[in-house]
Amino acid sequence: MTDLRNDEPELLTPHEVATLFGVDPKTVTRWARAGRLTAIRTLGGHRRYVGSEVRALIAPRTTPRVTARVSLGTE
Amino acid sequence: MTDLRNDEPELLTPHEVATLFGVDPKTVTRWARAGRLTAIRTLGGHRRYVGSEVRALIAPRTTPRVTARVSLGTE
DNA sequence: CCCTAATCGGGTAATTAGGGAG
DNA sequence: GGTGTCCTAATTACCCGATTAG
Repeated sequence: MTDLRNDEPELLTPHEVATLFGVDPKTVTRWARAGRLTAIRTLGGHRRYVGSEVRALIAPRTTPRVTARVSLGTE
Repeated sequence: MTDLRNDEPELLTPHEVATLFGVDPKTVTRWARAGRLTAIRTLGGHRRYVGSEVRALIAPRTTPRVTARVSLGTE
């Protein structure tokens, strides 16, 4: 990681993406077919997905479990 | 693959969570809508719930006294 | 070269989301 | 106020055999 010029994106296998989303690898393939995911094809026809793209789509919807009430709010 | 870093949360389907709680999947959906459960959305709109979160809420561990009434109703 | 696991395809059942009424 | 059931449309999961990845 000491390489500042790393143009190579982190590529994930369908199985990896499926695990991240909690779905079946086939479903990930369906998303790629629908154009919802950027897919890179290997010479054999298998798909590889960009890690940054996938992680951004997972939507960090972490519940705002009331950490600290921001004051000065009209509550 | 000595993968010691297993950050991937175990994601459960609505049916799984409903079975664990003994309620209907619809009710689980309502909980997610109310923000009482952390939900990850698939690209198709389906929800996946974090296993650790769910298991923590079920709390098979006899909590010290006070069955903990998880209030947090401080809205 | 052979091997195991994963991913291609397509097709069909099961599940889920959403709203509405009891 | 919260929950279970009914409906339709959309999405997802599992089945097969063949090919690719490593």
